[in-house]
Amino acid sequence: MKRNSRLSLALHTLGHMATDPDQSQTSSDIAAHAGTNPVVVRRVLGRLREAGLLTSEKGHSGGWKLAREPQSITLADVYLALDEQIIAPDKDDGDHHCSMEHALHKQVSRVLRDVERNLVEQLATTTIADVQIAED
Amino acid sequence: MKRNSRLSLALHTLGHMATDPDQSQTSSDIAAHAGTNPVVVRRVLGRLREAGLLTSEKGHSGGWKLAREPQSITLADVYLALDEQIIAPDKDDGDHHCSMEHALHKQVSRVLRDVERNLVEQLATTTIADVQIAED
DNA sequence: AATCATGTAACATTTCTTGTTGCGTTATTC
DNA sequence: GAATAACGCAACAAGAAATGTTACATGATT
Repeated sequence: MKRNSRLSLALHTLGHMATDPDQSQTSSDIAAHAGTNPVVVRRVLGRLREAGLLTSEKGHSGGWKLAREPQSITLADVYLALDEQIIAPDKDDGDHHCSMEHALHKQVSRVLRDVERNLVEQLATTTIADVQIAED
Repeated sequence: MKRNSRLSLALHTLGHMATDPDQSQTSSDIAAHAGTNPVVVRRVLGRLREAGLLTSEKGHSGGWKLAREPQSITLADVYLALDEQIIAPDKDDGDHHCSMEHALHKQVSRVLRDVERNLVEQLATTTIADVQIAED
């Protein structure tokens, strides 16, 4: 796999589950579908569980299931659960030579934060259920 | 420096230039301000030049300048010039076990492309001139 | 008790970004 | 026209981050 695969893996898995919400899937099954490793799957889905999007059961006939209705899980939920922070970092190290540099830095940071916030707002308008089935 | 620094470096540099569009700056100056290496600066700014946002002059008293008015350079121009593609990759390797997998993949790709497109549209609403001076 | 699944830690591998050095080219300055 | 100062570019080094892998503990079901 390659870059930015967490979001992709999460969306594929959730989309798959949305088509059959009562069936639980093991991390091995999911990994096989996604062409990756069960441990990697558990790492990513673990975050979604912490965010209350999935549940997991141990033991025989255990596995992963949606914790809520597909329609109530937005892409923003997923994005935030994965703590992606794609745009915004740009932290200030405070080591500025001129005061204008500092002011500029604040301005750039503000703009990037705005962009990030807008991105999340847009992500919130689409749910897992919308990803579910393609009729393209 | 850290991750995702290209966009940050580009915005800082362009914002700086926007305050004094006629003054040209060397990659060494810029690198010193940004706390990085002149070659790194040239790599990043080279892309902006290819996109027609900057010009560069060799030789004595050469350096970098804006190629256009600050008001005409949007964040989308910068983002696209850097070829960031933050959201969208998710290329299809065609190795799907079931046909539903393929359909799902297309759907996920479509959604991510939409998100990316919206991001660019939003970036287009802000210009370098808007980043120029902070009065916060 | 045996089996099957998650949870987690530790480590290896791979990939990506950034940093660095070196040298060629071009333009200016003296 | 020689020295200087800038970019252009390639090659390589270093570092960080993501992903892959192995191993084992824990818990639940059969």
